[in-house]
Amino acid sequence: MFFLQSGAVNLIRHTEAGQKVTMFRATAGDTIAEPSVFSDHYHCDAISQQPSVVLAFDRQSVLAAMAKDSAFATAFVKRLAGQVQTYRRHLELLAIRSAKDRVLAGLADGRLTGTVLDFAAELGLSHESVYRALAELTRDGRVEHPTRGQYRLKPC
Amino acid sequence: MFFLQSGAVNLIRHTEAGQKVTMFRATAGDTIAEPSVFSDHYHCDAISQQPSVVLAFDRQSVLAAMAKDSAFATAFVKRLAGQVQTYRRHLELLAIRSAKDRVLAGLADGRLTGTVLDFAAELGLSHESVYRALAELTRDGRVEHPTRGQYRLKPC
DNA sequence: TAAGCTTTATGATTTCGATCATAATGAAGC
DNA sequence: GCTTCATTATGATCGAAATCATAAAGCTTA
Repeated sequence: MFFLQSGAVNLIRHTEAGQKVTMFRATAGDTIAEPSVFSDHYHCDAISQQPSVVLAFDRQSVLAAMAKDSAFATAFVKRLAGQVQTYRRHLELLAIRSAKDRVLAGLADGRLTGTVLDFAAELGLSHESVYRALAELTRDGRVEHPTRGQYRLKPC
Repeated sequence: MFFLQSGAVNLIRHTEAGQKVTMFRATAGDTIAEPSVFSDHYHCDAISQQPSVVLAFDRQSVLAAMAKDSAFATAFVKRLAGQVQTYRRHLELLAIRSAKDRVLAGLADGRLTGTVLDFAAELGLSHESVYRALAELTRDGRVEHPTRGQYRLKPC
């Protein structure tokens, strides 16, 4: 298991068709690959988005810390419970049929931080559709587009 | 937080458009609404699929048990870590563009246990598309369709 | 500064899934 | 048994998103 001390790391998987699926976007303070404490294989690739400092912990250490330190265990549970909520929200997002609505919801959730390409991958849409949706939303006046590549939800 | 002693309960949410999104399908032995130990609101509706026996635990009891009993805390972490993996797999599934491939992957993951309607909701597809995909897969000889409403992956 | 790459952006076309419609089957309740 | 309802199933049509194509902008890096 890993602790991201600084920087940003994305966990991604690739579908058989070759598109990438972002599973988790870790920022400073996040833990990475928690399930690996209990299972033997990694299923994701970790891609650092910025220069990052990562601390690695072997399985035994983590299990020992949980056994000894109940505050650590509780904090761990809290962390994972938060992740579960995040995943549920993500599933909810992907259930939105209309590309425009999905992009809007994604923006509202603050998911557009990196490139539009990454944003599109997270939303499960082609980047062309996302560009188009962003253009439409800008035309509708629901999104601000100050400069090329910059999109921001209007604080209506 | 709840413990499902017997039966089956689905956690669902509804999108603005009204479609339902299955967040979690709990079967006997699963816990439900773990994040509620740390947060104040439920976001999902729990729908029992069968007559079920559910034990309710208030937040304090769970927090106390985690603090006192490190084995309990560890088991809890393990449970949640498993859920995280399940959600990741689910996201991966939803990233599959082709309905046919998605249905096939869903079958392979053993997600068709209840009705095809529920299966479709889980896959984020219309049930008509799922019926069609199942019919095609049957025609292709990749799926067995012994009787109406029964579909099984061929053990090729 | 030139070459090569990625990201941003939009236009044209196609395809596939959603939607609408209809009907048969089966289960639950009266 | 009969009625009612949900599920299963398929056909027809439509529309939206994917795909294909192209190009400008920006950023690396040599």
